[in-house]
Parts: sequence; C-alpha cells; structure tokens
Amino acid sequence: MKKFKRNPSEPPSLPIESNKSKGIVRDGNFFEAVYRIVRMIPKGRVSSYGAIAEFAGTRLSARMVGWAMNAAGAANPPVPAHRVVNRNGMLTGKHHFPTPSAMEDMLRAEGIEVIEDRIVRFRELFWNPSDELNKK
DNA sequence: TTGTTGACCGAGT
DNA sequence: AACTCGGCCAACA
Repeated sequence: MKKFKRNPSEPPSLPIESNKSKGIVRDGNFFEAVYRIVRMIPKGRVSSYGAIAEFAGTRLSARMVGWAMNAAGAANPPVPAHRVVNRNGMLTGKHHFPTPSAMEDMLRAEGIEVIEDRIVRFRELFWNPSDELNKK
C-alpha cells in the first residue's frame, strides 16, 4: 500500500554503525557525513535538510539532519548550520541558535534576505550538494 | 524496555 | 488548500 518505503535499488543508506545501545552515532559516520556536506554549502547559498539527507544516502532521514544540526554547535571545524533550512526556505531551526535572531542575522550578513522567517528568492539561492559533482 | 517526540518530507485524503 | 500519516532513527522519559 504504502509505496515508497526504501528503494531496493538504491544504496542501503549510510554505513551508519547504528550502535544504538552504546549509542552515539555522533562519533560515527552519520553526523560526520552531515557536517561534511553542510560545510560544503557556499557562503550566500542555502540548502535543505532533505537535500542533505538524500545526498548522505538516507533520503528519508531528513529529521536526523536536524538532530545533527542540534549537536553541530560543538563541532570542529564549525558547521554553518544557519545555511540549512527546510524545503520551503523557512528558518525552522532558528529557535535552536543562541539567540532568536542569530540565524537570521548570519544569513543577512552573507547577503541573504529574510522576511518573516523565510528566505527570499529561495529557489535561486538553493544549493544542492549534487551540484558540486555536476559542475566538476 | 517500550513509547513518544522531533531544526523533515512526500504522498494520500 | 489544509490536514494527516508513515518512514527514518537518536534521545529521552
């Protein structure tokens, strides 16, 4: 009934070592993969949780990208989490920054217009990780 | 241990 | 057009 579970022809998601009991995939591949991708987002551009999740190989795990961003504050080198928004260009994660306006301020500082928690001209500013592969 | 909740997303109703 | 639901999976109660 539900038609799109996991496409068997696609790679079986990340080599995440899901050691749930011992926990902490944060030190494993998933968080690192996400951070790596997010760090690729050029200044002045933005991407979405879903696009990042897909590129990381876990298409249906966009929510985990948000979770990764939640922990990204302590990451080193830094992760530009403010460049990640949802598929509509809305700043859904702004409340997780140190101050309520931090995310918006950082985007503005990079030349991105934000109106009512939404990125203006999101379509043009959207950056898909796979663009990097195509252009080379 | 089981259950619920997300910085999500696409399909169905 | 608004709403619900299922899927992912880590954290937390």
